[in-house]
Amino acid sequence: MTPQELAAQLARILAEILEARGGGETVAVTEADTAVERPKNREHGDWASNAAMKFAKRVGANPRELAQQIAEAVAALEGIAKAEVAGPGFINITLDAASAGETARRIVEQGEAYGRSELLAGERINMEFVSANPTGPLHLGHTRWAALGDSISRVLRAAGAQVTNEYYINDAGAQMDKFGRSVLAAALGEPAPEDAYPGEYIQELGKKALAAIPGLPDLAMTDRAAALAAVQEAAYQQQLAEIKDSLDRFNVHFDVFFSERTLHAPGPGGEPSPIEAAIDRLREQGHVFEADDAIWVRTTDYGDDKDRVFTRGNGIYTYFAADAAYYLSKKDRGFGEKIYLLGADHHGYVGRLTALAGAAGDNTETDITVLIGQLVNLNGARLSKRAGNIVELDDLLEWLGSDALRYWLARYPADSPLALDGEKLRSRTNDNPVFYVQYAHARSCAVDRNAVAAGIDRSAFEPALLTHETETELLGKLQQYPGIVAGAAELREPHRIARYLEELAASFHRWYDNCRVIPQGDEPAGDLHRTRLWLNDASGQVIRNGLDLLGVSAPERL
RNA sequence: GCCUCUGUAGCUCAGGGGAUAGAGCGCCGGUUUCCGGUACCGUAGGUCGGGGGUUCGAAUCCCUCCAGGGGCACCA
Repeated sequence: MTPQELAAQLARILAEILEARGGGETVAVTEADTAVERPKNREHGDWASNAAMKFAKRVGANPRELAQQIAEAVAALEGIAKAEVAGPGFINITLDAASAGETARRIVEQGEAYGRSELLAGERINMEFVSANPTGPLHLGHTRWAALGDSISRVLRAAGAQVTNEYYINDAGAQMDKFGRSVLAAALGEPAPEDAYPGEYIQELGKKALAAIPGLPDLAMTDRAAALAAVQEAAYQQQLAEIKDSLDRFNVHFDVFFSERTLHAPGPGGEPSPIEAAIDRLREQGHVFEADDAIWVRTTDYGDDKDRVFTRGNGIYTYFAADAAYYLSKKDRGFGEKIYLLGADHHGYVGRLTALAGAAGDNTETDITVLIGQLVNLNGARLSKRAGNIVELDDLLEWLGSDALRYWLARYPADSPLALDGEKLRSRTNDNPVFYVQYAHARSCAVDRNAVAAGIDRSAFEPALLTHETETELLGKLQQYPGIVAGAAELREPHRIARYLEELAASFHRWYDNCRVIPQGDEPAGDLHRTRLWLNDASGQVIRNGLDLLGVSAPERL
């Protein structure tokens, strides 16, 4: 029996009791109200509920007395060994071994599906993250969002949502022009312009542009503007391709790369550009006004701290105007919730983006979510462009590997600042959690291999035999997994998966140390060994499922 | 100045109002001739930044103060 099933039973029982006490008046009780917890103390049973304390006041009852009534009904359920009242009104529930052990078979049978749910079924979610300018390689500053965003997306999908991963390419505007001039100068061997992008990669892009565009030096002499345009475009495509390659190596996959340029471009028949159309739509809604020779949007109507401009004095659209058109594009493409994953250096955007959703006629509570993540540093050094000590994602992948990097970046809440220690990520002992978890998986695979050789198979399953303390503990952990995934999806916190996997791996190692699957010495193989093989395989399966949600591999050997 | 995040063991950090606040590392001490010891077990280590409040119950929610990170563009 899983904790969710237990919670559902509890909710039913509690509702009946409250109805009887209230003279037939129904009281709504949800599974969330009766969610059970794994007590820290083993003497408090397998699962504990505080539902009696929560509801006692509401119905004017004595908590312990109400708990007692619930406990008696729970104890009568099939699969329950005992249910006791403790402390101020906790209900401590112990499953019988067979009921608890049944989980092992269920996990093996469900395989990859174990942990998936329909919690968010029917929801269409747009998940935008990374969105780094295509003017240079991805670096550590982007990696946290890449790892986190992709994992959130995987977790949401596991909860049944339909998610589109989207990367917004800032391929319009001054930064691109600067990028083009930088690469052109590099291609022609000219000194770098005053404000040029620094970095060796500019030289590389210059060489590639020179090779790709025949007669570039001549063209630059006769028509500088044409040469610049050609180089800029070639370098942009090259850089974007390299970014995609890096993300691919990082096991991060986008469904849509959305070009900002398309928002500025008029339609084929001269129709207004998406930006113009967006401004018109917002104007029709009464959110747009003109002042000081500029077009404004009244975001203060939706809680922003100041109104924002759509056009600069020179008539050019601001970045925010493109944001507005982009938001409307997402809305028009049928997405309900739009999630933005931004770095803490962009937290000032939360107010205006949220207001934009409101102005677009969306619900600012449910249709937009802006997740703000704190910044990362590695070995004590902040890795920012400004400081000049960029560490490129490709270098990090080569040094640390995708698995270690993804795992470490995903194992902390987004709002917690993160300090990575490069040596720790490389270590192959249990001070490196990714290794510890992967080792548990590899170990379960080793047991499988040995079981085959020893003639142990899954032809018998007697869950009532799984009575060792470490087996009860391991089964409890395995039962928690679906709830962990659901919670991670609801809260958009994939680090819960990582923390859970570390606990699961610890339970697995402890069990392995105490309970043998392969008989020792002359001991004959029995149903206990065969049943334990199910438990071993179930553990490996859950670790595999969990690591997949983090985009981390589960090798069979290390 | 305003907004925002953070403050928990020596270090890096978990902890969705519940029972005696946890993990890893580090320190000290142990363990199975045999399924991978890359593991497991144990000891020590805490004014949960300070102070108020809400609650039967607060590391958790609210207020305030202190300290640190980030942000406050007709830039992108």
